[in-house]
Amino acid sequence: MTTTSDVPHLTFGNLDEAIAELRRQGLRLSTVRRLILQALFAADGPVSAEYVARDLTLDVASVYRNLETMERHGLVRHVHLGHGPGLYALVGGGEHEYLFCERCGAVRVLSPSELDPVRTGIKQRFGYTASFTHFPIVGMCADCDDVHSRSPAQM
Amino acid sequence: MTTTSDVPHLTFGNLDEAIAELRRQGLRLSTVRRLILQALFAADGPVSAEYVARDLTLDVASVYRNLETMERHGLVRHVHLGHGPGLYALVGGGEHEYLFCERCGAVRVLSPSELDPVRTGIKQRFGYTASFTHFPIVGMCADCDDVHSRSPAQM
DNA sequence: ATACTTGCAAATGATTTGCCAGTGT
DNA sequence: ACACTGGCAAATCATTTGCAAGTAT
Repeated sequence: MTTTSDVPHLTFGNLDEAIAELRRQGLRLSTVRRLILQALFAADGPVSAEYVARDLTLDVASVYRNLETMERHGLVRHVHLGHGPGLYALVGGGEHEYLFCERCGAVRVLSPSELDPVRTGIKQRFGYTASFTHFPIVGMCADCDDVHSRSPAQM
Repeated sequence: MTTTSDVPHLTFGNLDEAIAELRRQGLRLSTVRRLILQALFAADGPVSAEYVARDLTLDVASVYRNLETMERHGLVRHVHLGHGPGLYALVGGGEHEYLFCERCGAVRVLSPSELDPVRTGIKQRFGYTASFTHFPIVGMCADCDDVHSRSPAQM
C-alpha cells in the first residue's frame, strides 16, 4: 500500500497554534492533551486512538475521551477508511478530505479546494453539499485499475 | 428524517430470481436464508442484521453469517451510513449507491448511472474509479442546507 | 450419508462510562 | 479551592467464532 501524500500532513503551522486554539476554546492544557496533539502533529496521516495510546503509554479511554473533546471543539477530526478503527487527525491549515483505494489501501489526502469541482457537480445534480472528511471517496486508484484490467484475477 | 427513495428499493425482479441466483452460486436454500432474502426484499432500504434478526426471531449470529455468505457471492451488499451497524440490501436490478444527509439522516438511493458523471469527474482529476456503495456520499441535503443558512443554529 | 447450517455461548474489537484519585488554573 | 482530567475496571455495541445438534441435497 502506497501513501500518495508525500507532503507531511498539513495542519496548524505548528503545535503552539493548535495549543493556542485549544485554550481559545476554553480547554485546559493537560500533559496528556499536549502529548496527543504532538502525536497527531507528528503523524503523516490520520491515526487510530489505539496507536496514539500505545505510542505514548496512555490509557485508550483517556485518548478517546480527549480526541472526542477536541473533536467537539473543532481541533481534531476522524475518518473511517474501510472497516477497523476510526482514524484521527488535527484539523488546521489544509488537507482533510480523503481518497481511499479499497484494493491496495492507498490513501490520498486532499485539501477541500481540490474536491470543489466534484462537490459542485454533486450540488448541481442532487442538491447535496458533500463532504469527504468523515467517509472518504472509496474506489480503485489508477495503479490498481491498471493491474486489475491486465490480470483477470479478481480481488 | 426523510427518505428520498419513494420508489421501493429496486433489486431482483422478484424473490425467485434472487433464490435462483443463490442456487446458481452453489448455495443451499435454507429456511433462514429464504426468510432473510424475503426480509431484504420487503425492506424499502438497507437494514441492519439486528433488525432482520429481531424481525424474524432469528439468532443475530446466523443472520450475520448468512449475510456475509451471500455478500461474498454477490447477492447482498452492505453500506455504512454514519456510525452504527452496517446496513444490508439485496443486490440486483438497480439502485445501490447512496447519498446521506448527516443533518437529518435522509438517505437517497441511486442507481450507478446517476452518479456516473460524478465518477467521471473523479476519474479524470484523480485517476480513481469511485464507488459509493460501501460508503455513501455524505453531506447536507438541500432542505437542511436551506434551514441551516436561515437559522444560525449549528448542528 | 454427508456436508452445510443453526442456535447458543463465549470471544473479539472498538468505543464508552463510572468512579475516585490527581492536576490545571 | 474547584472544576476538570487521568487511569483503571467494567459496560456497551457491532461482529465473529467454536461447537454440538439439526437440515438440505
